[in-house]
Amino acid sequence: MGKRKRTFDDELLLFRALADITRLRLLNLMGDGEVCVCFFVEVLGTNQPKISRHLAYLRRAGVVEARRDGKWMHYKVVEPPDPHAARIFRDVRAWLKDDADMRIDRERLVKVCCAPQPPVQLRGAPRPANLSA
Amino acid sequence: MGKRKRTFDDELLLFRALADITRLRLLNLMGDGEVCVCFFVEVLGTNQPKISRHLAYLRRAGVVEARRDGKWMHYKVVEPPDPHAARIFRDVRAWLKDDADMRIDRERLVKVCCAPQPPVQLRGAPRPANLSA
DNA sequence: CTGACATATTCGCATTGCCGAATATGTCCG
DNA sequence: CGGACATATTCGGCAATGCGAATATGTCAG
Repeated sequence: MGKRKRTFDDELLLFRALADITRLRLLNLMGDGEVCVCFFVEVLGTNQPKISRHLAYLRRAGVVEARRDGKWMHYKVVEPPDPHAARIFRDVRAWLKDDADMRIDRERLVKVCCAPQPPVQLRGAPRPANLSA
Repeated sequence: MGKRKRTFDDELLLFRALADITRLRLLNLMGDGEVCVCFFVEVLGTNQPKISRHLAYLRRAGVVEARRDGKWMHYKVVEPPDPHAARIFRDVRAWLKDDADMRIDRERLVKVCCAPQPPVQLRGAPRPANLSA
């Protein structure tokens, strides 16, 4: 028979995915629906490869999914298949929603994409799902 | 004003504490009450400094507490003060309880400490709390 | 096809984390 | 005190992780 702890390996992947502030901030911004990568870059105020690397990490951990839309990529949260993992994941997101710093990030997302004169690099970028209406 | 993300630093500490299989196994064995370090060493089948290091990590993360009893140290789980963290932590422990491999560890703990001829290094060691009756 | 743009991946480096081995601390007993 | 025992900490090596810079991939417009 195989090595022990086979089953829990996937689950460790979840906790490791949550053990980084950048990834938590990304999950937070996706809390209300799909968000385009370019907004992550703008809101977190960091370089694009860093965002992309962390999104790839979250994708490998199975907690987000990507959708292509022309040049743009939209990311959204997906629940892990395991019921225990799903529950924990939902609690984590509720926690993010209550956190003061995370709220600031979400407000910045709204400000950045609804501004009358958005930053040059965001002209024509597709709005986050929850703000498109 | 200070650096951002001050509040969430503590919380990252929790996820990092959960992002290691040895620490999850330790938390699992403490699921039913206080356990003496010597049983951890025996059940996980590893060296003592490794166990001690991971227990220190869990202590720093605020999810376990230690109590001295003569030569022995007993560890038990404690809930994090933050309600969100506490909830997640409880869910994680429920998850451990359902996991097949974790169950094997718990059974091994019972076997090791209730055996008619316990291993030499466990003669006279204080029983885990849930088995002392 | 070519250039412009959005995103992803690779690379080299610094930091961090886990490990076993050795050693230190703390407690009991004689 | 000194030796035995349980546990904790330190140390050096090594693998994993995060980073910025450079580069690759993918898509569209012309």
